[in-house]
Amino acid sequence: MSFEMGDLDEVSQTLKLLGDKTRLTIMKLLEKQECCVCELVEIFKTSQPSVSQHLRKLKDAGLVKENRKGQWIFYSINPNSPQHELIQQLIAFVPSQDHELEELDKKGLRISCN
Amino acid sequence: MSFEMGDLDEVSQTLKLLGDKTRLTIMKLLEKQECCVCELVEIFKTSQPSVSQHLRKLKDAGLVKENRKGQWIFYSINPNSPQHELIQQLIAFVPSQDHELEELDKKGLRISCN
DNA sequence: TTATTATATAACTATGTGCTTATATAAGCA
DNA sequence: TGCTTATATAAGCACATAGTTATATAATAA
Repeated sequence: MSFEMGDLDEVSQTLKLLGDKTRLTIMKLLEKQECCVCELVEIFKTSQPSVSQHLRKLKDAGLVKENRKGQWIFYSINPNSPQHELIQQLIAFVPSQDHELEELDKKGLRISCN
Repeated sequence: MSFEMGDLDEVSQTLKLLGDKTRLTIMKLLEKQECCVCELVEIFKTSQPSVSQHLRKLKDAGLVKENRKGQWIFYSINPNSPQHELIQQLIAFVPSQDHELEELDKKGLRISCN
């Protein structure tokens, strides 16, 4: 077998987490590159606490990790999650969300720390 | 690409449906063979209405289909669902639930219509 | 026909979820 | 030191969800 067999509870918990359109889209966005909270707030046109709460659920489940850079906190996929392979396969079914990041670029709202 | 790209809403809706342990297990059981409601009631040790309501959600989403045989109604995976490929891939991560059906056999509770 | 078995549906309830507003924490800047 | 920006957390509310009990429908058997 090419992947670890998941535990039933862990698999259903992961599906429940990604059974939310916002969180599923976040994971798809992070597939390509890390994002900070304010970028996601802009993309989802929702409140900052709402985005933070979604990110916390993903982080509590170990699906993403955070990386502070100055005043910003960047989130990225955690490749060491036991659920990583499942997630990769799932988000392969989600259409690309790159246009959202391109929109941000056009508005000059991308955050870059080098 | 070896599969149809899903619509974002349809994918998240499917994940939400299978983000429930009972429904995820039902889909895993049906992967191997059709089951009738009373078998599932026995397996999940829950009420008959509870199982019926889970099955209705799966049927409303087009993930399963029903087939009446006399007084029993057998449910099976709907291979024509647009979500079929996604479902197949994700239930591959769920451990086999065959032991549940074997238990039923031992107790003489399997329903067979020939 | 009546009784029994299998399943579905409706109404209710308890719990969970996602959002909002308000506030706290933390980093950077004047 | 304030002031601003970015993020997190807490509390409250509206709505969704999964279970329960009671009842309806449908098939079968006596």
